[in-house]
Amino acid sequence: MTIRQKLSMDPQAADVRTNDLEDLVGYNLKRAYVILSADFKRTLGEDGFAPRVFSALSLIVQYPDITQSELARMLGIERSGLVAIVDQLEQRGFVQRNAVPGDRRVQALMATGDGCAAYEQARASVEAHEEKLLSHMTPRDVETLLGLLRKIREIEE
Amino acid sequence: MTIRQKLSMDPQAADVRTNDLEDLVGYNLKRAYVILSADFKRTLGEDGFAPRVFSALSLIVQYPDITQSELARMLGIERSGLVAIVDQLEQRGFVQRNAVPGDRRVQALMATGDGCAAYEQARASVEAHEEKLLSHMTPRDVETLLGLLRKIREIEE
DNA sequence: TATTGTTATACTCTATAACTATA
DNA sequence: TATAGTTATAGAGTATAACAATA
Repeated sequence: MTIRQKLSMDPQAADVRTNDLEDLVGYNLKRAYVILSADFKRTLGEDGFAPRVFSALSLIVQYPDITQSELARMLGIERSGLVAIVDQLEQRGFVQRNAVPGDRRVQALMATGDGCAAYEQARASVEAHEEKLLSHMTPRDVETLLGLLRKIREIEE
Repeated sequence: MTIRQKLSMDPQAADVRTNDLEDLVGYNLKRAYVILSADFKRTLGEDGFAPRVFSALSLIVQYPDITQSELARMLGIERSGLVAIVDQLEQRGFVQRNAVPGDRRVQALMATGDGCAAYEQARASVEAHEEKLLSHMTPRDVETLLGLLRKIREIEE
């Protein structure tokens, strides 16, 4: 039976939720992430931050003098991928690369006043939009979801 | 205070879980998805299926004679992106594009015997690996997680 | 020898716009 | 006019490998 035949017989029968993929955690994670990701892009707009740039700035603000290697490890990405991100933040005047007296290989990252202000504004905006997007779920649902997602991350620690 | 100062004082204080990002659903979805995605790639190996190719084959097997437009809609991607996916499945002899008598614009997609067999094997493998990966969570936790992830998708329906 | 930051490079995923043939 | 499939193209995002400077 084709999906169109199913649909013409009984709309419920072809519900997206009845297929194999819907039982896979990976598939459902991807679909949910796509929705949150699109909302993030709408939220921060054209000249805002890409998700990973926002994440990097967030950690630089919260952990002053963090190095790029530490930052890459915390974000779960490669060191090489961080260069362009920090370049962008530096060009916009949000982050500085500072020399470290003890070790001339590393450069300590520090958010500027502008960087901190931009971050706080972006964070508030993202949180508000996320809350609005998920307003059909209870705060308890969202907390449960966050707990379960963090539990998945225990795997690679 | 720098993260290294924090670490030298009190390892708990710099726990990854204590920063702003950990409260964002989008960030946690991304991190969890990266873990599941890497597991998927390990599972299906070099000459296996990419996630989206697997997903497409899954729906073609389950909904014989589905069209590419229907498939794209179900997968939440653009029609244009599906061409290469179906090309690949067709070249490997897993899927056929068949003409439809009533409408010469559309091509009905049908899985071959090889395609069905390859899909069943891949599905069993993915499910087994996913179960193993998430073995530190209870079946109830996983069910709860799936329910909450599907709830997020209600947004765009 | 190992590590930090960096560059070059390539590959995957995806969207947009335009085209064609059909309806 | 609208739709199905297709092509071309471009832009994210990311990983790998190699390199120079430094430890």
